Amino acid sequence: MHLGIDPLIGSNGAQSDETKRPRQTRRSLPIALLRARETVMSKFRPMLNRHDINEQQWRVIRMLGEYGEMDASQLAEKALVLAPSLTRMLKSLKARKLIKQRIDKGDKRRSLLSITPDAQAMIDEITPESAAIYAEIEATFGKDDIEKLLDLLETISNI
Amino acid sequence: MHLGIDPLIGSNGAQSDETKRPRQTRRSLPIALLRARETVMSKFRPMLNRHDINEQQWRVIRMLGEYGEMDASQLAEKALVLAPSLTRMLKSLKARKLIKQRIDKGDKRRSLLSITPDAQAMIDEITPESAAIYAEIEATFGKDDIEKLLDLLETISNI
DNA sequence: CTGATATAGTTAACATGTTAAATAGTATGA
DNA sequence: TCATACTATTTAACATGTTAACTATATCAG
Repeated sequence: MHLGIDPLIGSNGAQSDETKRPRQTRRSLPIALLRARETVMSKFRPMLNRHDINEQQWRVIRMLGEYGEMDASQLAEKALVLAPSLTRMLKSLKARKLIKQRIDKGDKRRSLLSITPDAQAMIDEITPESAAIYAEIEATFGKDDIEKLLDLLETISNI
Repeated sequence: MHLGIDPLIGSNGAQSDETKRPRQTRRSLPIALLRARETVMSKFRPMLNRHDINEQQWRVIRMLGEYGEMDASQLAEKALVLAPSLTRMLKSLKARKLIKQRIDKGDKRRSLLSITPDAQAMIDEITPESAAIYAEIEATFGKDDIEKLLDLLETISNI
């Protein structure tokens, strides 16, 4: 892979000062999380693409499907997209008649968002395909390890 | 949080068919990975921003620092950025004199990339700050759980 | 009531993510 | 050796990520 001789690789001896060298990327939590996410998403992405939807749009629609109508701030937080991204996404999702938007009577700053029947139909189509992919991952990785992993991820997300 | 009554939430009863409803987002692996990543990165991002660098640039520089000179494809794979993103990033990183690029003599399609002394100096500055943040996370989350998490993430990344 | 302050959402500007296509160099086999 | 296929990188086009600034509405102290 690489030809340069790197003293960090393969050296298991004690380090003079752990804080002076970058943590090896193999044991870096942010990188490990990103890599795992990439591996997992690569299983789902082609399926979502066939439904003309991307990962972020799917999260937005799912959250509205699961929790029902909510305002933009709540939706952004739940779907893990930033508010400016959500603003842009809503334009195309409304144009595609997947999401409805209405102003909150009591607080005119807020807009309340919900899915359309079309989006519900899309959820109904995607759900079994997604479940099949998930089952495949569980079969390879082991259901117990997935549960353990989910528990650890949930814990660290609440730090 | 949400006012709508959702039959999925709080219902622990058996489901008629697991594949017909979307997996609850709380137990969705892609979402859990993303959420955990966001939580962890929110600890590091402000520090990186103070050094006028973003997450992706830091990954690129770190990888070159850890593994030494390599070509663009290898770098993109290791740093988890797509090739087109790397192409764009190289423009600014070269302009900032953080990265050097030279053509591979034996294969003129390839470009070989390496860090400059300036980038090494930046690594030396960031490393202890990053280690401090990491130590804080370990103190909160527990070193053992982090190791367990890293092991599981590494396993699932090799599926 | 009113001016200061806070909040929800949008816009702007620039960066990366994603896919497809283009470019240029390399390998291969008749 | 030459047409062909393959590989590395770049470009293009559109989407989201990120931070800061802006607009409109709401809240609250005096």
